[in-house]
Parts: sequence; structure tokens; C-alpha cells
Amino acid sequence: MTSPPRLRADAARNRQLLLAAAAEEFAERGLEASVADIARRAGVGKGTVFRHFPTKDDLIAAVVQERITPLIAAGERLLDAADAGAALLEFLAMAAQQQQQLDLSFLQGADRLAPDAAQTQERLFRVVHALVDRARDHDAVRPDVTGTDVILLMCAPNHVVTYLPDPPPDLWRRYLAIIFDGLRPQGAHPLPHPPPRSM
Amino acid sequence: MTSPPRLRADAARNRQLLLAAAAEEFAERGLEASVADIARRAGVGKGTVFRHFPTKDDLIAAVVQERITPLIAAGERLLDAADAGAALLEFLAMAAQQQQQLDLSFLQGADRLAPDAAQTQERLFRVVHALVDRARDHDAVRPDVTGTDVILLMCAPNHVVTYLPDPPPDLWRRYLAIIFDGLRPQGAHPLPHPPPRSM
DNA sequence: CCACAAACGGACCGCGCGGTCAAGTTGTAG
DNA sequence: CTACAACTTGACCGCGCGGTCCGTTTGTGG
Repeated sequence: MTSPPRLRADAARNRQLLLAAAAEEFAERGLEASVADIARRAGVGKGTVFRHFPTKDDLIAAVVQERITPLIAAGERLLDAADAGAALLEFLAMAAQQQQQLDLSFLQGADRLAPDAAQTQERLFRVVHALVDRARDHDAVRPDVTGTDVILLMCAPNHVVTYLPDPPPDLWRRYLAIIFDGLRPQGAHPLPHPPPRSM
Repeated sequence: MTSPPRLRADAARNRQLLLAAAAEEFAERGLEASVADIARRAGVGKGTVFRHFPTKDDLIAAVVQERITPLIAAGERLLDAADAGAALLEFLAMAAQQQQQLDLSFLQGADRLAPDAAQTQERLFRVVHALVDRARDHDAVRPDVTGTDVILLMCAPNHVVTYLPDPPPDLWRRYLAIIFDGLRPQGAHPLPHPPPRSM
């Protein structure tokens, strides 16, 4: 185990500035925002970015991790909520809110992910599965829907909104509601295709 | 009205080869497939591509148009189907099938679209609205859902499947079924956000 | 206060992209 | 068959990107 050799004061500050700037830039312009722009926004040189994050992918992973970790925690907390269905719905709402266009290409490419990122992903998936299983047990979601299904659908509300020129910031709620209604047992029609291999 | 001055035989053939190659390439690798690769696949030089389509965007528009036109026709035909709900569902299935990952960024950016492309888009939107209105009148979809909602959700089934390493070719059907269940009136919960401005 | 490692910055590199062009090739009207 | 316009081609261009490197600056432990 290599313990990190403690950061210099300014370096630590710059690291935070970078994470913040990157998050904003990614939110506004998607993952293709250039490293140079992020550096400028953070008020540092481009070289500094690469000193902290050897690769753009590493920077993305760091930002995602920062956003995802509290989400996981919230999800785990929601496992104790009284209403299992409402808990899942709220989790999905938090996920959508947290992402706000940070369209997680993080989900795909489970391979070639920094080992710690892969671990975070693992935890995220596990908590989604748990929430879904619990909701299913309480007849709050249809029996034929799996955790993997929900993982795949998780980003959809944010994504569909993307097609609009400049979407109202809460419009995703509308589509989350529609999709979630599709997950409910009431009036569910049988699904025409088996679920994909578990994630 | 400028009538196109008729194409030379080989030019016409190459044009078709290009459209086919582009469609395949886009399907496999998304819209970022390079023009050079498309040219190679079609067995022509890169310059030829730009002779037929002044810009990569024009090529994309042409491919999309080629796919979308028959879809519109099918949609208009479905307006006469007996079961309005089933008609809408089948239309959405055709749309998803036709696209197969040709994730239509065509929907956004209604401006800066070649005028004929804009017109095609217009027709597509109109037929979706008609199908949805008719389905709503027959109580086959919930009353609070609009044509614009369906337009936005149209690509979702294909999109979500994208997160999987290599998805079964028909998996989108599963997610279309879920989303469509969310559009049905049975057990619908009120939507938390007003619909976006009509498209 | 000083010396030195740590951190910084920005010029620089190579690459792949969309798009251009001038020289060569080919279908076709007459 | 010929002559010419239509068409093809691939070398070429400029650009913006991710990533490198080294001369300079700066925080900090002794």
C-alpha cells in the first residue's frame, strides 16, 4: 500500500479548483470539453492539469467519482426507507439531478477503468440492484424488471431532454415520471425480450 | 426551381455506394465515424465523398433522410390502423429498428439544417403528433402526454442499450415496452413538470 | 532565512480530423 | 471516334485535440 505523500498547499487548492472547473465545463459542454478550456477556467496552466490527472480520462473519472460517491451513500441510506418504491424513485431523481447532463459514459467500458473507479462502479450497481430488489419485493415495481434494466434506464431522463435546444432545468422529472410509471406493476404488459446479462 | 442536371452513370452508382457505406459505418461506430473510413468502405477516394456531399453534415443528413422518409410513410399509413395504440407502438418499433444506433442528433439543431432536411423533420414530427393524438383520443395513451414527449422519448430505447458492451440486436424492444407502458393511461401517476414547448 | 523538492506554465509535438485542389481518368453526346 | 465536360483521386492544408517537457516559480522543513 503506497500512502500518498501529502500534497503541497497550493497543489491541493489547484486540485479542487480543477475538479470544480471540470465539473462545470463537462456539465455545460459535455465530455468533449477540452482540457485547455478546463485549465483556463480553473485559472491554471494546461500542464498542471496533467500533473494532477495523468490523462483526461483520469480527470473524468475523478469528477465522476466525486459526484457518484455521495449518490451511493444516499442510495444505501434509502435502503432503510419506509416506502421501498418511493425510495427507488427518489434515488433515481437524485441520480438524474446529480448528473445533469454528465451523461455517464462511465457505465459503459467497465473494463479499462482505473481499479478504484471500477470499484465505485461496482458499489453503485450493487446499491441499485438492492433498491430494485427491495422495491420488487414490496410490489412497487413490476416483477419482470431487473436491477440491470434500471441501471440502463437511469440516464434516460437526462438524455432525452438533451434533444431540446435549451431544456428547462427540471424537465427530466417529467420523463423520469413516465419511465418510472413504466416500471410499476399496475397495468404492466409482458416484456418481449429477456433482460441483459447482469451488470 | 433548379432541376438537377442528371448524374453520370458511375457518379450515380458511387453516390449509392457512399450512402450505403455511410449508413453501415454510422451504425457501427456512431456519427463520429470518419469520412475517410466511409470513403474506403465505399471503395472510392475521399474527394469523391465531398463532391457528392459538400460537408459531412450533408452526408449525415442524406443518410438520415433516406432512412426517415419510409418511416414517415409507414407512420402515415398507420394513421388508418384499427387499433390506435398498437399503431403508435408499432411506429415506435419501426423507428427504433430503422435507427439501430443512428442516434438522431438530427432532432436537435432544427435550425442550421438544410431546408429540405428541415422539411422532412417537420413531416416526421407531424406524423408523430398525429399518431399520439389519435392514440390519446382512443384512451390508448395517458391524456397528459404530448406528441413532443414521444418525439423526445423515441430514441431512448436504442440509446439505453448503447451502454452495454455488445447488446443483443433486439434488446431495445424490452425498453420500448417499458417506456410504452409508462405512456399508457392504466395506473398513470400525474406528471411533475409541464410538457416542453411543442416541436 | 535558505535551499531544495515540489509544483507550475505554456511552448511544443504528433495525430487525426474535415475539407480543398490540381492533375489525371472516364462516360457520353454528337 | 473524338472531344469535352463530368467525375475521380490522393496528396495536401489548417486546426484543435490530448499529452510532453523543461525552464521557472513557490511553498516549506530545518
